[in-house]
Amino acid sequence: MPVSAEVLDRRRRRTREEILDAAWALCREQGLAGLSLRELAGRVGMRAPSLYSYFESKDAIYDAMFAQGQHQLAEHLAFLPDEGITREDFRAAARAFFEFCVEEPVRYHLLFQRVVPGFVPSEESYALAVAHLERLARQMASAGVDQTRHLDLWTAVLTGLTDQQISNDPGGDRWGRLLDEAVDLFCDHAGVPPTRGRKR
Amino acid sequence: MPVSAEVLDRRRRRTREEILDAAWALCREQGLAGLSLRELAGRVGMRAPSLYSYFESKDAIYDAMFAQGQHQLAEHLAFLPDEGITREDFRAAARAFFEFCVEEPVRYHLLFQRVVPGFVPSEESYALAVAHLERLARQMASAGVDQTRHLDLWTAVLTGLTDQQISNDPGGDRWGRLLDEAVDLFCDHAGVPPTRGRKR
DNA sequence: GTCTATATCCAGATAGAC
DNA sequence: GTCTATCTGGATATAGAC
Repeated sequence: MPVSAEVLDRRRRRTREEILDAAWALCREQGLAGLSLRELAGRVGMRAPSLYSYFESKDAIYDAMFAQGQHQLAEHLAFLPDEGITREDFRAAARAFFEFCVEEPVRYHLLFQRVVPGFVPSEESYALAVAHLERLARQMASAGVDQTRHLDLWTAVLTGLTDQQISNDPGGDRWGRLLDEAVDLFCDHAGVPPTRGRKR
Repeated sequence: MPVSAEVLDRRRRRTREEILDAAWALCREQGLAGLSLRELAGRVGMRAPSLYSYFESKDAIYDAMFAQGQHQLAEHLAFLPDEGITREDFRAAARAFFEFCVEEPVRYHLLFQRVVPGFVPSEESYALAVAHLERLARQMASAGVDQTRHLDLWTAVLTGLTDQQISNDPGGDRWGRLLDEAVDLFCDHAGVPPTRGRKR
């Protein structure tokens, strides 16, 4: 009976998600490296070995979290147009990325820093990150910014502001308030024209 | 006899340094979190408990390494003048910092990222980091760059380039070659005049 | 100071009954 | 799928003999 099989799959998927939610919560409290299978199992009313029915290893859990985070990032940036990017779009993109990271520092560490001891994302998960970078390159090219140099400068400035904010002023706005200034600086340099009729 | 006491102190200090050297080597191979006291002791011809004659805990070892790194950074940047900083000095400072970090990524992670599980530098060690930032602020002020905004932008851009280099192109030059460009951009923005008669 | 022996605690992962 | 029981291996740290 295919129907019952589907129901089982759904249950299974829901349990997986429940486990991942608990994993995020645990990491939020104890840091990324503080994820313990025993503790995680306890949070979802299981014993540790039962987790292996849903994930084949601890790294597989990290990998699923990594993939989740990448999908969330894609959603968070989905509102941006694929072509015809303006300076306003650059500002919005910067702020969206920044807020996405600051909102959940643990996710930032998992996605963009190498902070988990031996964890390396699977090829499948890593491809999501690559896709995001490729989209960014296409968007920038559509605004006339087509040099690797400029793309690299962009990522460096953005992650620099983000990292300083998270590391040295968590919960504050010391680097966040520099975003527009930095974006304008970059746009002037890269030749993205100011938005017409907009004062700032 | 004070002389023999001094000799003993010297031996002790030398052994401490030997242990720290081995700790750096170990971290270089296995990552910062991969520092194991058993393994460390083995490298210096001891058993693990003997280390406790030299350091009162594992965190004390991290702390000593942290302090070493901060002193090395100070030395590495000592050549910069304290006042009358020019644009050339900004370039040199950026390159010196960048090279210092790239040269030993593990040191970078210990000093500037929060990557060791529960480690927090002691007040004494942390004061070294604060002193470095204060010196930077004074140097910048002497060049007319006296706003926190600009100082923060500087640290963000520098750490951003550095972090991207270490994380995404280790051993390469993809972000390193953007240093001068970024420094000029910053200097133009912050009002540091171009060096007279120097073309670029 | 250095050692052996040990305490204490934790981890991820597997075997096999139910 | 879930459990108990266990394997295997690691960790930091301490006690106490020498």
